[in-house]
Amino acid sequence: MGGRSDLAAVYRRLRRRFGHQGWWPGRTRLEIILGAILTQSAAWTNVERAIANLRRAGMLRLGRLRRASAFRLASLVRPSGYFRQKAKKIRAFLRFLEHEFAGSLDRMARVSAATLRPRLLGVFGIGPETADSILLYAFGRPVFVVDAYTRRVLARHGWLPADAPYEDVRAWFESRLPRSVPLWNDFHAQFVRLGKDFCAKRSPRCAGCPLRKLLPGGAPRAL
DNA sequence: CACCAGGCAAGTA
DNA sequence: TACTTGCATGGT
Repeated sequence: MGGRSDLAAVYRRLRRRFGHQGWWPGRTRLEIILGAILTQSAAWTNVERAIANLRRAGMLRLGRLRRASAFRLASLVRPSGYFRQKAKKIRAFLRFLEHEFAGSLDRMARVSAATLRPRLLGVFGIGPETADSILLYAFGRPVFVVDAYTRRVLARHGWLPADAPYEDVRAWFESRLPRSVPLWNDFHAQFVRLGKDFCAKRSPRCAGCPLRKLLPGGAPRAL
């Protein structure tokens, strides 16, 4: 079970149903990185409010962002929740960028994913999903992003246990798919779309799920 | 009212 | 190492 072609079929099914998702929903690398931090355990609509605040304040530029106080930053990102923590996380990333890459995202972009990933994980507030979102969506590196929706969909269909370690799930995808950045980009986005539309925690609308009878586990099971 | 949303760090034993 | 708890807003 779970040969290389199975996952490709899953992607084709989602892609046909939902269309290309056009991720990341943000333009510049900085905006993507900030979004990756702000979306931690938060509804994306709230992240949009926080980013709109930052944009209105001219804070989507590194020069302005660096000068902002922790209090100012926290007040702007407030709608995304955990706002004091997230302000601290953004500042930690900015310090990292300053000290390791002379404050230049272009310079950071030149480093290989293999060396950049562990360094990102060393930054306060950046865990595996945030690091991988930055690598894939801000820097176009071949890294498969695993999030809560991904795990829930897989668990509901009996493909992987819900508590499988992050790295195991990531390796599971990466070893079963062709190494393609555009594919991994849109595949993750499709999982989020599927999760929002059909795999909610409270009321999973499994009836219309595009993956029903496609995954080896058959019909979705309860968690 | 309770529960949830594109996690992560810090505390405890 | 393996659990548990704190962080916090806005929508359902």
